Amino acid sequence: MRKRPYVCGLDAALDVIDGKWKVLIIWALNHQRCRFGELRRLVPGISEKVLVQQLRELEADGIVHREIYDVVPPKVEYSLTGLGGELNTALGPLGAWGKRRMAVLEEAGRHG
Amino acid sequence: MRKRPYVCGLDAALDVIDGKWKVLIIWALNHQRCRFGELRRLVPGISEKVLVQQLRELEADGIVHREIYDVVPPKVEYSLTGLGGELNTALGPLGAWGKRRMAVLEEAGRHG
DNA sequence: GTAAGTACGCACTTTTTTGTGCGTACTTGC
DNA sequence: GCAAGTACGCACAAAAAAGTGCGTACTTAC
Repeated sequence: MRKRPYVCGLDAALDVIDGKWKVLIIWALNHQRCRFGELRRLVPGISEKVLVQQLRELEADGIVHREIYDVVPPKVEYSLTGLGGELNTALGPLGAWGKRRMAVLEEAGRHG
Repeated sequence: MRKRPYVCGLDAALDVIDGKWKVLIIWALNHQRCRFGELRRLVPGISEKVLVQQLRELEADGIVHREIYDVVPPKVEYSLTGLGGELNTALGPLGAWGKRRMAVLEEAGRHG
C-alpha cells in the first residue's frame, strides 16, 4: 500500500505492521471485537488521531473489518478479518522470541 | 534499549527489528558473514551512515557480532549471533504470511 | 443548561528517522 | 601523484511519523 513493490514476503508483512501501535491494536482485537472508544481505552497512550489513522490503514490492508451501525449516538465496531487472525498467528513465534529476550534482559539488569 | 519497559514479548522483538533496513541486514547476514562494504552492496539503497547506525544497534542488542581485524586497510566482519539466527527463524512464519499477501495483491492488481 | 460520551476531521507542532555530503589515515593500482 | 577502496564519524537537511488542541451534531445523565 505504501512502499510497494516489496522485495520479499517479510517486507510485505512488516509494512502492514508498521506503526507504533498496530500490533497492540491487532492484539486487542484478537481478544474481542470492539468499538472505537473501547479500543482507545484498551490501548492506553494512543491519541485519537493516530488510532483512527492506523485503523484505516489496517482496514485498507484487509486486516481489520469496520462495521457501521446507523444509529444515534454513532456506533462502529472493529474486528479482525480472517487474514488478520492469520497475521496474529504468524506473529506468535516472534513474540515467543521476544519473551526469551526479555527474560535475558531482566537477568542482566539484576546483575548489572 | 530504546523504549523499555516492554509490554509484551512481541513489543521487545519489534523493537530490535525496528529500522527501515534491519531485516534486510539480518537476512543478508543469515546467508553469509560479510564485511561492511559487501553488506552495503547487498542492501542497495542504504546510506553508509544508516548502515553503521543500524549495525551498532543490532550489535548492542546481541543480534550481530562484529569482528575487527587489526590490519591495514581496515577489515571488519559482521555475522549473526546465535540469538540473531533464532530471530531469523522466528521471522519465518511472518515472511510466509507476507508472501501469501503478496500473491493476493498481485492477483488483485491484475484484475483491477 | 451543562457536562460527557459517540466517532471521528482538520490544522498545526514536535519528535523521530532517514538521507546527504563531506572528511579521515592509510594502501594498492595505474 | 592521483583515484579508489577500506570502515567509518560528523554536521546538517529532508522526510516521515506521531502528538496536540480544537470542532462537529446529536443524545443521555445530572
